[in-house]
Amino acid sequence: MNQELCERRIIHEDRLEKARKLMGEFSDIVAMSDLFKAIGDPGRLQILLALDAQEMCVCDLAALLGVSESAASHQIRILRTMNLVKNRREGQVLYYRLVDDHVMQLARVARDHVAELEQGETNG
Amino acid sequence: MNQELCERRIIHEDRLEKARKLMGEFSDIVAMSDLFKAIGDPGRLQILLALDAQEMCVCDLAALLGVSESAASHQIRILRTMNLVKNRREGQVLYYRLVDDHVMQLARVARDHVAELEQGETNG
DNA sequence: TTAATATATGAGCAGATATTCATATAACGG
DNA sequence: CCGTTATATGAATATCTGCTCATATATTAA
Repeated sequence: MNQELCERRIIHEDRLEKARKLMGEFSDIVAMSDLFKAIGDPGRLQILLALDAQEMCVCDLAALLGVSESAASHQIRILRTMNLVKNRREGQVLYYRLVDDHVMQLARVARDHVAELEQGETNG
Repeated sequence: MNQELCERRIIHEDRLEKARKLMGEFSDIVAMSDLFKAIGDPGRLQILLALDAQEMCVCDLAALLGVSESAASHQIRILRTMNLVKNRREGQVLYYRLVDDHVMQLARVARDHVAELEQGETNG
């Protein structure tokens, strides 16, 4: 409790201003971080990657992840809530697919980042 | 539509195979989801966006987020561990900056995704 | 050396999250 | 109608995360 907000220590007021201005270009930061949080789970990411270029049902995805169908369904619900996947019913089966290509774009950038780090580690 | 041998229900064995093959292109899924998880927090994302095109110190970032410097430092440590930011010491002050452009690439895709969703909501 | 500044870090706790279990819903077959 | 299949969902629980607080480290100044 040393410092209140009003007597906060600020070294570079100009950089704070610039940061706030930069922030303006990304108005909904919470929505963006929610998107990343949704992808920030190995199981959910695996589901999304599996749905690249094909539809899959819940039981297939559960088998792929090696978890219960209930657990898979809970995870898929989060992806659905975040508008990352949508489904299509065919009889008793719900087929899930990606809403758009954004997830795969994100995945490719993440893959490159990880690959460069591993590259750097083996070299350095 | 083939039922599978060992207890588990699998409707589309061919799609599972295809998914496993797709997965091969993204070998380190855990590392990728860890990256997304690191960005999947409003505070950490805000820090990263603030560091686009400028260096900032911990106390500035704490002021920007409106949190304690300890809290900011903890968050920055996660970003450092994930190789998203690095620092440069100048006297007593540590200046943080982005390691590369990947984070901003991710942010731009996420911004587009969020914007398209909001667009769809106002239209539909 | 002592004091002050800037930041890092460990412990402990409150809140968030993921899984399991049980139950609910929706479609189909008899 | 009833039973089965495929999936959804709420509650309970175990785990994880982020914060605060206290303390440690590193640099500079006196």
